[in-house]
Formats: sequence, C-alpha cells, structure tokens
Amino acid sequence: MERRNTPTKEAVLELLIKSGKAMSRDAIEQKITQDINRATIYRVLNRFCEDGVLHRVVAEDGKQYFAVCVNCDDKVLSGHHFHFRCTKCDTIECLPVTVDFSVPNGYQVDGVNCVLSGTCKDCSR
Amino acid sequence: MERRNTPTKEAVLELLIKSGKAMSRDAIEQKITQDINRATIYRVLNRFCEDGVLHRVVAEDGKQYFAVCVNCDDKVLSGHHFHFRCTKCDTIECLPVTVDFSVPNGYQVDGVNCVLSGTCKDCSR
DNA sequence: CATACAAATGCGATTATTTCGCAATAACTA
DNA sequence: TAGTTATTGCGAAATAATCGCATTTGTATG
Repeated sequence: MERRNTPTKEAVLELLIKSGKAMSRDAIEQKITQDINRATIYRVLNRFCEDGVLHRVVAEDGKQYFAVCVNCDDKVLSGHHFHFRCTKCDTIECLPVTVDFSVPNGYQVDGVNCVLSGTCKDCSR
Repeated sequence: MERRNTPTKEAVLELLIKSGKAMSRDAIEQKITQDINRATIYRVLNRFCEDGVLHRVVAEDGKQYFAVCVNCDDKVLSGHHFHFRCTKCDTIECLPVTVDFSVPNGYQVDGVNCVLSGTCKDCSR
C-alpha cells in the first residue's frame, strides 16, 4: 500500500499548512478551490494521520479537526499539546502549551485529546 | 422553568451514581431497567448538565459521556480533571488528576475537555 | 379532592458527521 | 506504452443527537 501523489492530497495539505489551524472536513470543503468529494476528503485526511503528517483532534462539538502542526520543530508542540477552540470564530488552533499529567498505577495511555474552549485572542478584543 | 421529579430522572441519576463512571446515552439505554425513550434520555442528561448535577465529556469517538463525578467532595475532582477512556472495555472514568495549564495572553477559557485513552487498570492485567 | 398550568415524555422525522462498497479513473513502474 | 493498483466519485448507510408536536403527568391552587 504505497502512497501516490495526487492533486487532491496536495491541495488539502497546502490548505492546512496555509491556514495554520485545525480544520474540519466541512471547513476544508468550503475553503478549498477545487471540487473534491466529501468521502475523498475524509480518506485523504485519515491517510495523512496514519502517515503522521497530520494530527487529529476531536472537539467538544464531537467533530474531527485536522492540523499539520506548523511548529512541529517547536519542542513544545512536537509532543502532546492543548488545543483551543474559539466558540466565536469557530476555529481550532494548537496552543504552545504542553499537556502534563501522571496517571494512577496500572493505566496505560495511548492517546491524548485535550481541547480548551472559549474566546481566542483575536475575538476577545 | 422549574424542574419536576419523575421516575425517569431518578432512574438515570441512580444508574450513573451506581456505575461510578461516565456513560453514553447508548450505555444508559442498555443498562437501565425501565423503558425510556432515546430523546428523553438526552433531554434528561442535558437538563442535569444545565443544573450542574452531571458533567459532560466528549471522547475521541465523538460521543458524549455523562458522569456524576462520585467524588465531587474530593478537591481534586471538583475542578477540571482528566478523563480516561479504556479502549478495551469501552468505559470512561474520572481520573483524580487535575488539568493544569496556562494559556497565552488574550485567551479566555470557558470549557475544558481532556480525555486520555488507552488501557485501564482493570484491563491491563 | 378536583382542576389547571406547564414541565416532561413518546414518537417519528430530521439534521449532521463519518464511513463503506463498488465502479471508474489515474499515478507509478517496468 | 501497458499493466497494476492506489485513488477518486457517487450513492447508500450507519450512528449520534436534536426537534416538533401531541400526549401524559407532576405540582400547586382553589
């Protein structure tokens, strides 16, 4: 199952890089210039997640958001970090804030999904 | 809009207290003895959340889970705490681990939704 | 105890998100 | 250039959650 380069994949990735935020399938479909099928967008996103190109966040609205984590060089963002969902402008962004925790004995953590919600710095003025 | 006591509400709350975990509408409908309509369960749960009796968690599966936070006296659990979703037994529980963070200037946090996933202590042996 | 008002419920339909199967298309390799 | 197979489009389907509306029921009042 080797990957192939397609205009669709490139367009989705480029959009996510340019936006600098985490986007839902919905938002991607709206913002993207070309016409891509809904199911295809999901498949592209899921493949990118498998390949470690994107990471997936599930917000309190139950929807999946995908981000390319622009600052993956950043040591703070390379690990698990908080996400912030602005309920005003309805965007999700990666916060440069590491998620720190220690679980009780016997628990094995495989995934971390932390989303804060409220008003972002652009909307709070 | 004052609240009334009904058998339905009592049954749902009792089940959640007894379980000691966060349950989805689905799980509640399965475990509860009496026959309650799906929409009603959602309405009961939402009302309990409004009244501060339950708190709502959205897991990475995009589903809503409701917990009564058995240890609300516990100073750790009274505030925002991590939740743990076991992918083996598919249950969600409140962890006695506080969520600590400090957001960049300008952000105003209204909600916290933090879920760790993996294998719980019962399933990891 | 009977009555009236509004909250709560049941039911069916509806919206929204995500996935799946299958046929057609297109990217890569030889 | 041809063949293999990953990728896409399309329609259907699965799942979660909500909504409108008629009916039931809890509670306060006379």
